[in-house]
Amino acid sequence: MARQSTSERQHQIIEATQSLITSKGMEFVTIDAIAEKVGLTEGAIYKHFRSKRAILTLLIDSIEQNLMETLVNSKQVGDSSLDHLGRILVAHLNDVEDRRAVSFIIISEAIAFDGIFMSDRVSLMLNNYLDFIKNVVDEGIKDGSIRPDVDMGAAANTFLGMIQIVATLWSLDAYAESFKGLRTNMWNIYRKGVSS
Amino acid sequence: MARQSTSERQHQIIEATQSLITSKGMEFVTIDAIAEKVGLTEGAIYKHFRSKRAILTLLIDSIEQNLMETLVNSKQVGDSSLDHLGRILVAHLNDVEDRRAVSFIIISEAIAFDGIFMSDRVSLMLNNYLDFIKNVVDEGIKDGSIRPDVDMGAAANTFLGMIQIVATLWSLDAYAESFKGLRTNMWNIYRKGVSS
DNA sequence: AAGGTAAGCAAGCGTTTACTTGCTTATGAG
DNA sequence: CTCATAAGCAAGTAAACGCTTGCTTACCTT
Repeated sequence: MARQSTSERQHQIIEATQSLITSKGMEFVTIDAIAEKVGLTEGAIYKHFRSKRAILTLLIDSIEQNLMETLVNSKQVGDSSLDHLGRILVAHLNDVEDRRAVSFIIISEAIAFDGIFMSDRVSLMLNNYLDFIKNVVDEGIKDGSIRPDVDMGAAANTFLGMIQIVATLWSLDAYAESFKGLRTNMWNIYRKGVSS
Repeated sequence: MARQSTSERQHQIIEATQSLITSKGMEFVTIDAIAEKVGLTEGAIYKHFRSKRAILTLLIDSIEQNLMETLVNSKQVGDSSLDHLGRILVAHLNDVEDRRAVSFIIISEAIAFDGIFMSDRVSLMLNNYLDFIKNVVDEGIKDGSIRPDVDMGAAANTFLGMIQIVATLWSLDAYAESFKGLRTNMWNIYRKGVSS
């Protein structure tokens, strides 16, 4: 109804897109569905984005930005690097559980597999994430909280793997509840696996 | 060209489908593409399957069967349960590396997230897998190779997570090589995490 | 108040996709 | 050999989807 500026509409559009992916799945993400969710017609979407691909690209940018903020903000004073890893895990699994975001990793995969050929972009984002974790692990080795023989790449992969599998199973409704215990228990295994 | 029986054609069709998923991605899996790969026309496919869904259902059945065979066959005499886990991990990561199958988990996700249905079936398969691993962990606790305070569910999840993340990154071409070291190093972390 | 800019709509275009239909022809059992 | 069965093809259908076009109308600047 009311006219709104492109920057506002862009924001609404990527929010609607994210919501559609997490609630219905990638196959329901059509321009028409997005438009309906925002309260516009199909054609109007193209006043604000050149293409569907452009929408997904901006969505990934937005997800990556939130992700990196989560990573940086989760560090608390007095934390060892190992503690930091634990907080990151909790933060991500909370996101999954809150269903607020169904996790960056599900959306990433959905987009990567969808066919609009965004896999390079998604791959870049995951590697940025892994680099960050590798860095934390490296610092953990230096501050003595992580064993020096732990391989940084392997530690980062295993860490992301824990998040991914929980997000995947969650999104498949494989879980109903029994989630809090799992979070603690997975962290116990990982901590034992890398701590000195 | 030559006429063939439905049971043979069904086999060819699911092989072609699997090949298309792993080589091109789910968006290229159309009845037409499958037909071309088998050497038939679109209409002929429907002499052997009622619907596309029926093809994907049989494909998942076939994947699950292979998967469970891998799980059972990887156990060797004299292995502790922890050793068994290590062999399963190697077997799966070899599958990924060989590019022969791009791993069951990638295909599962592709199918589950692609479209109209199937997530229940994929969810069932992953839960069967997790139950198997839980069982091995349970035996490991009994035979003393795994710490008794390890949570079976968490151990199984973490295990599958390692496979999933490697398969995902591989399928996104995030890796070029540096694979063998990763396998060993991830296993070292996991083993340390759960062994007594 | 005037006028240009850009947000919005309704309709449609071209393509793709899963699936159907009507017919032909190869094959194997009796 | 006969003939019913079923494998196969060519063509078509209806729906969905990304995107475009032609026009209208709301808003901001001056």
